Amino acid sequence: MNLDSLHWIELLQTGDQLSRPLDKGEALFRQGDPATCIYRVTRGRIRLLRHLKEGTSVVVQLARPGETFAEAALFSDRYHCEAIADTPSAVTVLPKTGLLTALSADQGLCMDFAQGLAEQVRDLRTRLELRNIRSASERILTWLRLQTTGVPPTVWLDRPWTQVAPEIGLTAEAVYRSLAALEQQGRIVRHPDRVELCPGT
Amino acid sequence: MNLDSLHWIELLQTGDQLSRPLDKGEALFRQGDPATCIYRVTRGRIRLLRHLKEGTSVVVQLARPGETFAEAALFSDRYHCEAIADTPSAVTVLPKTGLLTALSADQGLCMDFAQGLAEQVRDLRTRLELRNIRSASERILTWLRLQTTGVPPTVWLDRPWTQVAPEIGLTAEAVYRSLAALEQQGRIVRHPDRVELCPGT
DNA sequence: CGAAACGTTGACCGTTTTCAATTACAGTGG
DNA sequence: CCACTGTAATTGAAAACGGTCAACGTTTCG
Repeated sequence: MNLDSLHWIELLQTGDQLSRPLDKGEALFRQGDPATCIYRVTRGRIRLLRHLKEGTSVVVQLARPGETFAEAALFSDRYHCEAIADTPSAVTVLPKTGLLTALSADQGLCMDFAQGLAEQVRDLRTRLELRNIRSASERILTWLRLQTTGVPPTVWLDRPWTQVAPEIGLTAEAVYRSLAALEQQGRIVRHPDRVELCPGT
Repeated sequence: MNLDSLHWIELLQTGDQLSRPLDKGEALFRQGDPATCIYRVTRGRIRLLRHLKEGTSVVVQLARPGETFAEAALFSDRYHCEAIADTPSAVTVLPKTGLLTALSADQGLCMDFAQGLAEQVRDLRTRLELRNIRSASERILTWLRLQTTGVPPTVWLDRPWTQVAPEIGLTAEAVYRSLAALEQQGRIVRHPDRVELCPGT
């Protein structure tokens, strides 16, 4: 969904960039910490969690290599969510102060930054749409359609279904059952590492 | 949620701004139309719908006075959703071309624009969080908390519950039942035009 | 090799959806 | 001024669906 071959971050002088490795489970920042930096994933996967007052927490973003996160921190004093390394990871650290001056100085960079945000808006709206689909099977099918590449339409799985399930608002069990049903109906074909969508679904 | 007293749009010279009135139900643009403008609501309410392939459609945004929409059109050839006037409305029309040159010329404006997008990202993430709350009552309660203003915490209703219900991913019936239950439990107090939250919920 | 996570399936339960019926209310036109 | 119409609000009953709990085989990784 984020195929920016020329990302705005890459236009910044390398001097401002710091790489930070993260162990699996390590926290990059916690909800409420002073917002000092924004980030880009270079390796692994960063899980952004937002904690609600009731003690529940929500996956707010799953940042994968090439994706940026915590952009909103630029305009905020505190982080509004928590960042945890999902797997051994590494992130590029962009200090707020330097970034703000760089964006002010270069309007082209600022436009690229805005475009990245606009794309995130679209992505989030898509995820929101997905949640409006009540049926577990249809929701998964729609999710698969969105993830599809190539012909035959194929979804390559780079993480277990147990990780996907909460992202699309279902339990792992519901996902397994729906996948089994979809396959039995001949609407999908499952392989260990991928799913193929059958035509006419 | 969008209390920008000094909105970036207002910083544009008035010459670029056109006002367009819309009857109830009138379409501003359709999904797939060439993306030529972005908009700001000045009166009424604009409903942004996204149509899925299956024939279902989803409310993607409910733009109210002061809010902008279709910002992503700036970087896209086509509109990705449909804009329908929910009530008799009026919008400020911002032609893409003029806006792009204005943003390129004024980096401060561009930063404000980016900030607006970052706020939208946060808003969308909040809506996404809400959907992760399974219980209808808790979901509504959390939604109410997010809408709350003043003391005692009060939510002013400017539209019927039948409109709110799909926005938060519930049927109208479920909303009515939950509201009745919440009131019976003494967690909220309902009035014709508003809801008050009781302390300690 | 062993532990932890993943994948899978069954049974049961609770909640929401769905369908249906009724009341209330605002706007419309005769 | 009042039927008439459409929408909102409300409640009931039943059905459907996903969640939860549980058990177990499999895979992965240290």
